[in-house]
Order: sequence, then structure tokens, then C-alpha cells
Amino acid sequence: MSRRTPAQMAAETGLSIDTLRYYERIGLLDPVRREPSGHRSYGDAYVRRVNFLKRVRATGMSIREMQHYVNLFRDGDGTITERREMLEAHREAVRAQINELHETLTLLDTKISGYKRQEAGEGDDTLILRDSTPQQERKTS
Amino acid sequence: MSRRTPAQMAAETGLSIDTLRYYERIGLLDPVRREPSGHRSYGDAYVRRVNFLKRVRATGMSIREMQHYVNLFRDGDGTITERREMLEAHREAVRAQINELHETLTLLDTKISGYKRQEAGEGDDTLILRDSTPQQERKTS
DNA sequence: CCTTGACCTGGAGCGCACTCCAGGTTTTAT
DNA sequence: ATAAAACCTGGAGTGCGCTCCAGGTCAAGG
Repeated sequence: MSRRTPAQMAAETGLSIDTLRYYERIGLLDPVRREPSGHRSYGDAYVRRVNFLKRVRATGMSIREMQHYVNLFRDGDGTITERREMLEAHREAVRAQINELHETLTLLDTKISGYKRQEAGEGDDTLILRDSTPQQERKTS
Repeated sequence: MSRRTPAQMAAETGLSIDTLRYYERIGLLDPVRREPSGHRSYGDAYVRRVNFLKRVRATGMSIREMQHYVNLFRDGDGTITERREMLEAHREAVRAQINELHETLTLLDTKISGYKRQEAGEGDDTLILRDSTPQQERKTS
């Protein structure tokens, strides 16, 4: 498929029609080609651009940074170095996020198995007089 | 250090004083102990709690979900299963994020090396007669 | 035709997660 | 004793990234 209506574009990219229009308004997408009626018609390049934007957005790049990048893009080959540097900076940010996520993963694993142990050990506790099991400190969240 | 002023707490946890107060207001932190003056005094348990909150927050859990979790916590042992399920759900979300980030990482690598090739290939297009001596790196031991 | 639904524009509104402010009290330093 | 710094409260304000709305045009089906 080469040309798409707004609804088709939305379905294909996962962005809402409103968001597509919003991205165009703020310059993340170039002005979209129109039918004689004035209705938008999106070409393949727009799908690729949107997919790229979605990726960097989903990994924490702000709209403002994306605008900067897209502006560099529009300014042509003289900006290639700066673009590369931007992507390298973002790559570092992504790596940092991955590290943070991995650490959180092990934290979650620890807590989950802690809870599992508690669930296993407490099959019959209502009304049981439990002798001096040392009171766990609360708030060990 | 066992008790901290708001400023110390902020320094230690990396959250601003305002955010700490905000977290208390919305119930993410229990009412903090006060000095006779009315000034807050944070104990160690608060540091641990804040560190936990920071982690899950930084990995995409919303304030509302954190409130839910903390409420379960306050409601005691009967909520352990639900808490475990929440953490398991979050763990899945974290795994999904890691996957997304890895994919983005390879995308960025691809684009970056594309740019590098372009930068290398275009050493002589703007009227510059540059003789291409590759820059030798000097080792300073 | 006529209805229904997709689309158009400019601008307002929203939820989130803080962040700041005014106006006051308490603590600390000189 | 006094000035400055730290803290208090309730509430307003902010920036982000959309999302929705009113009021209108355009197009496809019966």
C-alpha cells in the first residue's frame, strides 16, 4: 500500500489520528500531501518516519529533542555529525535505562520470592496463637 | 544516621523536599514523625521505602499503582498474594521495556554507523582540498 | 437526495507528576 | 538581638504529551 487515509495511517502506525496531526503541527512530520478535498494522504516515508519517532519516543527521548533531530534532518548533510552525536547520546541513555531495568528486575525477583515464601508458610494462620516468631520489621518495602 | 531533617533526606534520596512532602500527602509515605517544633524527622525505614518507590517509579509504575501497592502494604498480611501479583505484573512490564530498549539499541547502532560512513565518505565536497592522512592516535602511557 | 461517517481547523482541556508560592514559625549563626 | 536559613501549610502553577471539542466540509451507501 502506497497511500493511506488518516484512519489507515493510524491503524498501521498505532498513533491516533489526533497524534499524527499533532506531530505534523509541531514539525515532527513534514506537511502531509492532500487530496483535492483537503484530506491527508500519507505515503510510505511517513510510516517509516513515524516508526522511528515511536521508537525513540518509547525509549525516553523528549518531543523537543525529536524536533531538534528532525530539524537537523531537514537542514541536510551538513548536520550529519550532529545527528550522529545525538543518536550516540541517546544510545547511552538507552544503555543506562537497560541497566536500571535489570537492577529492578532482580529487586522484583527478590521481593516476589519473599512473598511466595510468606504465602507458602501461612496456610493456616487465622486464630492461631503463634509463639514468639520474631516480629518482622515492617516497611521493608 | 538514624534521623534526618528534610534537607538531609532529600540529599540522601535524591528526591526534592517538595516531592517528599507530596509523596506523604498522597499517602506513598506514612505521616512522618515530627520534632516538637513541627519539623519532620525521617527515620531509616523512610529511606528504604523511598528507594523502593524510586526504583519502581523509574521503571514506569504510575503513582496510582504505587499508591495501590502501598495501601495493600498497609492492610497487612492478607494482601500478600495481591502484592506479589502486582510485582509480577510489573516485572513483565519491565521485561517488555528491556526488549524494546534492546531493539532500539540495534536500530541506533545501525543509524550511527550509517552516519559514520557518510561522514567518512564526504571528506572533500565543499571546495576543500584535504589530503586524507588518517589521524593517528598517539598513546600516552 | 439524504444520512452517516470520515475528515478538516483552531483552540481548549486534561491527567500526570511534580514544583512553586505566600505568608507564617522555628532554628541557627553572628 | 537580629538576621538568615530552614521549615511549615494549603493551594496555585507548570510542562509535557497528548486528546477532545465545536463547527464546518467532503464522500460513500441506500
